[in-house]
Amino acid sequence: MTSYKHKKVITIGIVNELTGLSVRQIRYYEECGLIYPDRSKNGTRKYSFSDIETLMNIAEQREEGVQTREIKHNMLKKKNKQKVKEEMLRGQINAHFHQR
Amino acid sequence: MTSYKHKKVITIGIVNELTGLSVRQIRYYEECGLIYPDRSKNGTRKYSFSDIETLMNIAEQREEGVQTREIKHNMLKKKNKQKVKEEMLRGQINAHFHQR
DNA sequence: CGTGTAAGGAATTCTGACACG
DNA sequence: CGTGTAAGGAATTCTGACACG
Repeated sequence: MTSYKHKKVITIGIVNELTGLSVRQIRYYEECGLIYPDRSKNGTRKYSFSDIETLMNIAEQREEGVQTREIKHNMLKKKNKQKVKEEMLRGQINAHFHQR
Repeated sequence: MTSYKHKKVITIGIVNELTGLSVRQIRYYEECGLIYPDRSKNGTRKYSFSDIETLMNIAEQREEGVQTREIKHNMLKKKNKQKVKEEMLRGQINAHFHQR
């Protein structure tokens, strides 16, 4: 779960190779709050596979002309939907254990 | 399967942080044929999470005084066992489909 | 707003080699 | 055999800024 997919171990050069996005773009999307890489001791950015997927998602939307501001909005909305889903599931489970 | 765990995307500096092995040691174990990192266009080594697990395994054995030569032997033996297992399984499946 | 680029500096990585043992 | 280290060079990464639009 918290394993490979979310471990921040990939440098920005590799992310560039993997996503095709320029280093400049990758840094800019961070500035916009779309991704949050970790940092090495020396300050080098480190990304996860999950970050890479997010970036490819961003790239698609950018190609359609969606602004970073909008993309961020979409991402938050998606996250909230996920949260609601989880709460409903929790409710279901609760109901199950308390049924009689 | 061929996804995150085996994708070669991690630079040697990060591998050093993750395993505690010195850069020199990591390169040396490659020289001995214990690991096979990819290379970027510029020649930089790239490792996978799988490689990192292998390296931690190597580190343990080295602490016990096992020589790299031996470690390689152990790794090949293990690989063969795995192969035999897979062949047996294939045999079982065959038998199943051809039973009457 | 989103991205390119030149600038200057710091840290990384690479290879082949010598050292010790 | 296994690992440290100094050597010299090439490529990466970082930040803040100017440019265009």
